[in-house]
Amino acid sequence: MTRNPNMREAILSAAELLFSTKGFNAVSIRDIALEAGANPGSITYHFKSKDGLLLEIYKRHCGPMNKRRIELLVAARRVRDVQDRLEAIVRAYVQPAFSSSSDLAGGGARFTRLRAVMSAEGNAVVGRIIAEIFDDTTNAFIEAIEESLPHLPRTTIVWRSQFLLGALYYTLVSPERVTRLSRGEADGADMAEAIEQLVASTVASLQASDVDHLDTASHQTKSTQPPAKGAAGKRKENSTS
Amino acid sequence: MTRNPNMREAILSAAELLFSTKGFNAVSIRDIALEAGANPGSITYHFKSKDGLLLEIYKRHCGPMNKRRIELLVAARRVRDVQDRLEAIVRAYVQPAFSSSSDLAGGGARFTRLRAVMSAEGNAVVGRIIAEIFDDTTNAFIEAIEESLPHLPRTTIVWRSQFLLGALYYTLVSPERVTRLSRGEADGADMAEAIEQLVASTVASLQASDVDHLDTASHQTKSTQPPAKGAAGKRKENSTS
DNA sequence: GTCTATAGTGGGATAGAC
DNA sequence: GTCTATCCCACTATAGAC
Repeated sequence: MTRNPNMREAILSAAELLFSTKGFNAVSIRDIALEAGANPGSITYHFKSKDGLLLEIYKRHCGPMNKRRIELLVAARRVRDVQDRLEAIVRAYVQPAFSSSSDLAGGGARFTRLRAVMSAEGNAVVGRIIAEIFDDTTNAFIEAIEESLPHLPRTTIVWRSQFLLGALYYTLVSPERVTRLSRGEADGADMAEAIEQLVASTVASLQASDVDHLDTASHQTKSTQPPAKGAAGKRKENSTS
Repeated sequence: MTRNPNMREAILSAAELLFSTKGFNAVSIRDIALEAGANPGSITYHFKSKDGLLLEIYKRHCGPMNKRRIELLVAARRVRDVQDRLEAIVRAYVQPAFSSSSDLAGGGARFTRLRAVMSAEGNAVVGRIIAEIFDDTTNAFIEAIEESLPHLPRTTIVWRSQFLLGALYYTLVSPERVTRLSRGEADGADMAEAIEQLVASTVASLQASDVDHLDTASHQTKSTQPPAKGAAGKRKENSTS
């Protein structure tokens, strides 16, 4: 068999592909070796263990992606008009997640899908990485949004950034759902369209006024009834049945 | 050892808990048996296989949850004011996902987290169920939103419903991220707060005007350049609230 | 209906040839 | 640096005792 001069890269690429579509535990080292055209033994040679392989994938992508995000964020903060600036900030967060600036095979979308899967599985190896590597970048974005929307409490911005990341993840995880529900009129795998839709949706979400917190203690009303028609403000409903 | 008279229930509950936090493949039948206080053999007796167990969990929850959603949706459609109606519709979709009306142990949140994990892992058993059981309910919601926002194309509603589901999933999968990024000011595990934030965010998103599609052909994935400062670009002026 | 024992398979990781 | 061969363990599922 032809020896691949850069088998290490082939293994990384194959692992990314398989992990991001099937999850970590569903994929065996043998599966990865088969996909990469390598032998199982060479994987443990290069990465010592299956966990080590996953770690290497993260190290490979996190740097370039967040670097690109910060570059775009710096440019976005210089936009004068508030609405345009907000949109540029959100786009700076979203765009590198879909298509990495680095020339690594597969771009950013595959890695972002991998992140989505790992976070869903509660992967222990990844758990430590997240807080260390991503939070700095995320905080920079939250601060930029705070500057543009000074009336909005930080907690609300955090909630909406959570929804943004969840939407981003799910769009990459289940694009076929968009295609199916739209009866073929939209293509869930069209990433350019996904970015535009997601940016527009998020900017609108961020610009909404804060939710009311009329009272923090009284959970009297039964949660099963629809909100009153005149509803001036919204109250928390008891959801713990 | 004390024989549990309803071991079947204990197994289902234990499996739900473990699958929803660690994923399907990371959890062994032995793990479930240990958690439930049962023996591995009794699991295959009751559910025939690991897949059969997962299937049974879905059968157990899907019916009640979607029934509750439709009940709330019917009530929501009767709300007069458009803004209030939209909010009631979104709440009818979200609320049962967080707290099932049925008295099954653990409520709806655990099952919804399970759904999030399974969709991320691309689980084959679940894949078939989704389209059959959930799409009917989802279509009912999309139609209700279409009625309230007749100017918005169905495709855009589908995209925004995709973002809603993703946000919903991720909030249940990674609540600690909200707590961490808000520096303890918000509690990501506070489901009542999560519902309010999610509903407010989604209603604002839905009310935003549609994204512009100035040209349908030039959606290149390559556009890694930052948006122009003046933003003559690809967006309609949209006004929220 | 639940448990014990076990069959049969496939996993991760290792040692040493090339 | 890559491949072959192999060890040992954990897993799913089964058969039959109680």
